[in-house]
Amino acid sequence: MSNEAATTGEARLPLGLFVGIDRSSPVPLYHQVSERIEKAIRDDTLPAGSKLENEISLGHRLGLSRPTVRRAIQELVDKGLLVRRRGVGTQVVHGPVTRNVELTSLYEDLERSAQKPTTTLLSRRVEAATPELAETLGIEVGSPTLHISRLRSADGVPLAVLDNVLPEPFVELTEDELIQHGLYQLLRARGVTMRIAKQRIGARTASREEERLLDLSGGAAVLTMSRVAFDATGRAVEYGRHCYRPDLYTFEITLVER
Amino acid sequence: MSNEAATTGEARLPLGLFVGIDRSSPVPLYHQVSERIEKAIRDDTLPAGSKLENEISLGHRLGLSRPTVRRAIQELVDKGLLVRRRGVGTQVVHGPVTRNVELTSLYEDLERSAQKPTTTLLSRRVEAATPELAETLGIEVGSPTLHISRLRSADGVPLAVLDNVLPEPFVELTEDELIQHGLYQLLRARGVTMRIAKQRIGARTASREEERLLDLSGGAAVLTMSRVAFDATGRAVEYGRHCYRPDLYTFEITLVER
DNA sequence: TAGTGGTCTAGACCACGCT
DNA sequence: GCGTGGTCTAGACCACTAT
Repeated sequence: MSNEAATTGEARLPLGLFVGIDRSSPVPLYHQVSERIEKAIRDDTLPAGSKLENEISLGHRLGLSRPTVRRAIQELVDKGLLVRRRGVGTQVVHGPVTRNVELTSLYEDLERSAQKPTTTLLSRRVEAATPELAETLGIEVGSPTLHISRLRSADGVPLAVLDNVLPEPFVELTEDELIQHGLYQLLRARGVTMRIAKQRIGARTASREEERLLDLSGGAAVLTMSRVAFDATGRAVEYGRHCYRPDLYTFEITLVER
Repeated sequence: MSNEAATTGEARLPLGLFVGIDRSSPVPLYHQVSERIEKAIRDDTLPAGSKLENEISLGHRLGLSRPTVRRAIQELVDKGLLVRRRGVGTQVVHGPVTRNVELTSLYEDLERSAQKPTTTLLSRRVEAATPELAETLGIEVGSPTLHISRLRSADGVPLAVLDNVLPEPFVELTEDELIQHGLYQLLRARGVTMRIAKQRIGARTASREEERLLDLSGGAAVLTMSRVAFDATGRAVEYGRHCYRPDLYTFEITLVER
């Protein structure tokens, strides 16, 4: 008998698809390795249920230390693509491989899925922060904040109403900028890197105004998301209250138990 | 000038609140450390914006290696409680500290928030898997599956309609069990540990039946969640399609950019 | 008993942000 | 230039699973 497929998977060595790993690249070794394994999984080169080589042996063959290989594998475990079991090994997860919700904006989500996002600016005004808003954003009561309301469409179809508030450093964002680009693009261009976002997802019945904007008929449901986003220094940079047409937008999340 | 508060935070050494760290405990050192730091943050012993001691020095004082301390800190960065910046240091995040969505069931969420969950079993039947269902769960077409529909209430108020499908090993779950316990409790009691869940969150208008069950008036919105959960071996153990009263339930999520 | 992942150590060098 | 976190190494021992 050859060593063909066991019941669930086969202990097969991933081949030399690790060519081109570059020690002098700015991208970390563990990430280069993890990228290549992820590609193999999405290729079906590593089919669902198949077993990976063990960490030490793989590290040895790649000329990498065990912690480095381990970290590469951990990245994919955290993404929900691999499962590790002590005393057994590492396997490709069963079930369809999906992508996770990331710290991105709707604008970028749309661009990535090859839809053409457009923005209508419904309003733009500068207001003094109320006590609640100051609490949410961690700023002084009464300090200037930029309130914007936008309608976001994809391929010409209205998709979401986006209300956002931004603290002082960003009040000078112009109407043109807000129409031409996504909010996160504009912030990034100003040197802001988003690090943490706290979101709350819910639902409710659409208001008259939302029905009109989103081209919904009477009493329709909308999906809502409110979010506070923080930059690398831990300071709040954005507060948003969005509502989406539920037939055109959903949130996808992968949870992994550590 | 004393070394009192700088602009944003103070470089202060966390004290010996690390007493009781137990090297022989089955709980890893990095987790024991991370628990204590998390407690200090939630206590406000470490206020928002305050700076942590650097990794090497902290490790030295605790008698731990740098990788161990680093991993402890990383846990809290992943939870969104700390922010690290190269060349600067580690700080407690600004903004309210919240808890994250975890891989738990509604039943456990309710118990944790000290509400009393009750279950009404609406239906329970065993059916052969359709091709779509077989695809979703990664099982054979035509193999037996348990379909259950439940109404979940909290403190007597109807909260959600839960439709679930379970594969072969669980078809023998009885009506009594399903009424008395949460689904995840029952699975855990059968030796199943959930590892990965893929969720899709959306919204829609409630059906007549859902309005009646959830005590909603005409044309109300519901929050929907469908989920496939996998165990440690990567096999699907549950498929669920749930709908929630949006005035009583929302999803909270913390996203962290790595 | 053999093999796996889980944890931990004690170093090293580098990239980056601040002063 | 100095201090920080970011990466990487080469070992070690342990806990768990399968046979």
